[in-house]
Amino acid sequence: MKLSTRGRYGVKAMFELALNYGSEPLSIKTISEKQNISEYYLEQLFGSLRKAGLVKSIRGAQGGYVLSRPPSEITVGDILDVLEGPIEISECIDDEDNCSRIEYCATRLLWIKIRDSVNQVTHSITLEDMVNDYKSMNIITSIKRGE
Amino acid sequence: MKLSTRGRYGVKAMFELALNYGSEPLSIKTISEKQNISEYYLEQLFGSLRKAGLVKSIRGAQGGYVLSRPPSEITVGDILDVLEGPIEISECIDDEDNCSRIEYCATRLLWIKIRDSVNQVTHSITLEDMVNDYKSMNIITSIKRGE
DNA sequence: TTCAAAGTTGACAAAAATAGTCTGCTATGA
DNA sequence: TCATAGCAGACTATTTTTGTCAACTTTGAA
Ligand code: FES
Ligand code: FES
Repeated sequence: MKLSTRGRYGVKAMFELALNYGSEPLSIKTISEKQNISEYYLEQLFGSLRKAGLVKSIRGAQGGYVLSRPPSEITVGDILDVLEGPIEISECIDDEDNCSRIEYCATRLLWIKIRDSVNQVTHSITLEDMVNDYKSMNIITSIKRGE
Repeated sequence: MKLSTRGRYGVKAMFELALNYGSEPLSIKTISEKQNISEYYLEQLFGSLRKAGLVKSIRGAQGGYVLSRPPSEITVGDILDVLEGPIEISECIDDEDNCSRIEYCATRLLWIKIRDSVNQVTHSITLEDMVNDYKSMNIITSIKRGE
C-alpha cells in the first residue's frame, strides 16, 4: 500500500501555496521549480484541484494559483481525496462474487476500519498545521546550530 | 490509495485457514473455490506467506496449508506486510531531490503519521478477531430472520 | 492595442506495477 | 506406485502511473 506521486506531489504543491498564503499567486512554473516536479505534470494535478474547488487560478501575466480557502480550512485528506480518489479497498458492487453478500463478508469490516483510520488522520491535519510544524522545525534547527 | 489484490486475496485466504484452524489442511484448490480466486495466483501468494513463516505446507495427498500459529497470534498487518510490502510512502533516499533534506521536509512527518495509523489498525486486528466478528454476524443475521 | 505570460484542455506515450497463466518439477501419503 | 498437492519460476496481458507535448484561451501590463 502506497501513495502515488499524484498525492505526494499534490500535497507538496499545496503546502507551497499555504506557505505563500496572503501574498501574490504562485505560478505552476515557480512551484515546479521549488518542489522539483514536472511543470506539465503539475498542470494536470492543478486541473483536478481547481475543479474540486481547492485552489483558484488567476490568469494573465503575473497570474498563478492561490488557495481558495485559508490553510486552516484545507485538510490533507481533502487533497488526497481529490488526487488519489477516495480509498477504495474493494468493489462491493459485483453481485456475482461471494464478496457481494455484505452481511456475510468477513473482510469488509476490516477494510472499513483501515479506511476510516486513514481518513481520520488525513482529515484532521490541515495545511496550517503543516506550515506550523515546518516553521517550528526550522526554529529548532536554528537553535541547534547555535544561531 | 488502495490495497492490491495480493493483500485482499491473501487476507481472505488466511481467513479461510483461520476458520478451519485445528482441522485438516486446506488445499489451494479448496481455498480458490471458496473465495473464487485463481488457483495459480493463490499459489504465488502462498509461496510468499510460507517463506514468511505465516503458514506451513503439508505435501502429498490430502495435503494443503495450515496456519503456523494460532489465529490469535497472526495479525492482518503481518499478512499485509508480506504481500503488499511495508508501507513506503516516499523514497527518502535519493540525495538529489530536495526531499532528501529530512530536517526540512514538510511532508515527511505527515507520511509517517499516516503509515503509523494504518500499521496500528492492521497490527491490532488478529485473524481470531475476524473469525469472532464473522461468527457474531451470522448469529445476528439468524436472529433477525427469526430463527 | 498588442504582446507575452500564464492557465486550459486533451491527446499521446513510456514505464512500471499488477494480475494472472502456464509448464514442468518434487514430495509424499494412501 | 500413483494420484494429489505443493514448489518454482518464466511468461504474458492488462492496467495504472507518470509523465510529455502541442494547440488554444485568457488577461494584465507596457
Ligand atoms: S463486500 Fe466488499 S469487501 Fe466484502
Ligand atoms: S524526506 Fe522523505 S518525504 Fe520528505
